[in-house]
Amino acid sequence: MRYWLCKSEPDEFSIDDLAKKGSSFWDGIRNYQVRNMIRDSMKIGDKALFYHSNAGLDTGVVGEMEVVSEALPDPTQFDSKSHYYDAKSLPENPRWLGAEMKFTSRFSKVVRLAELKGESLLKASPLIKKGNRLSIIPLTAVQYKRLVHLGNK
DNA sequence: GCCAACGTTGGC
DNA sequence: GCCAACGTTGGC
Repeated sequence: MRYWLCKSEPDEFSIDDLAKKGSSFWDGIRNYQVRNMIRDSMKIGDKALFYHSNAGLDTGVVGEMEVVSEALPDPTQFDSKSHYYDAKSLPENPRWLGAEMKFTSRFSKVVRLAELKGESLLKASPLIKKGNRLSIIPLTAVQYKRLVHLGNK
């Protein structure tokens, strides 16, 4: 089983939105590196952390979810009204993928970015690297468990 | 709202 | 295949 961290701006889609819906298709991935990771490595049953980006002081990890589908074509790429529309992507050869994610739990507290930066386990992770472009970041089991621990302390 | 960092695009 | 211009991400 693999472990992931998925970023979303809470103004767009927050962990409360996910909790309300129960599960949701994780769309809007428009980075080839991320697409390749979810296509090649993400599997049903994998665990993922929900990260609120661009959230001021509350930027950080807020809860857990689970991957409940294979990587599937992201419908927003074919929707001309969508912010994520991609005119160059054809239905017979979809360029962008996403996956269905199921709510697991909300942390009792936000594990803030400032705290993440102080974690020696994350020293090498792109998560805390300036200028990193990945909206989905692979984590080790040890990193994942540490963050869950911090969030429920 | 600003801006640094970086990926993508397209002209050549 | 290079690289400048542009757009986006995301922290602050």
